[in-house]
Amino acid sequence: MNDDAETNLARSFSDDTHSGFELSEICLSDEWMDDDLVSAVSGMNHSYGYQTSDAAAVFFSGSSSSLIHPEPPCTNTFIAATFPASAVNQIKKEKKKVKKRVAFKTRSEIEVLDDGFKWRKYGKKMVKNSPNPRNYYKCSLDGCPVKKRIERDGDDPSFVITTYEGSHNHSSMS
DNA sequence: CGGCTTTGACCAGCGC
DNA sequence: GCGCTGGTCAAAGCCG
Repeated sequence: MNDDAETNLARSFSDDTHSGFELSEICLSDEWMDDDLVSAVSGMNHSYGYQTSDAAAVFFSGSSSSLIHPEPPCTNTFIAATFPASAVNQIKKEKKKVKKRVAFKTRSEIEVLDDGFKWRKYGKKMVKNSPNPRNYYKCSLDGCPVKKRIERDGDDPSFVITTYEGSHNHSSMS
């Protein structure tokens, strides 16, 4: 990512035109990276956008409206320093099972953010170590395999954690 | 009436 | 093998 991109990102985050939520973190692993998912997330955050190059991940600070980690942070060292070991183990297991997955965290009042696609809720589950339920959604277009999970951050309920899985076999619905 | 949400039941994977 | 947990199914009810 070059300086211009960083400047644009910072400027974008300073832009009050985006409504209702702030992007806090995006984590795109190399193995999970998928163009369709990237475009889905881009569409969701169309008011400010972001860039990925060969970077495994890009982390933003929505609250400070600045790019806090300009370098690809998804190294083993970064992950070990950022997440508890149990979470890392879980991530490793998940990576073995599902490769095309994107997780990100937004500060938002609403849980289901408009990303240009239409979703049908198919499940809700209380999960361990979280006071908040996890909601399960499928893309409502027939034959589209994309799913997403949405849950509020247990530590800070003002954040919503959204996980996309799979890739759309169609374009945006809006 | 069709599409959606809700919610309890069921299933599969994993650790012990 | 058993119990726990996360993910999915499907019936019932709600709503526009």
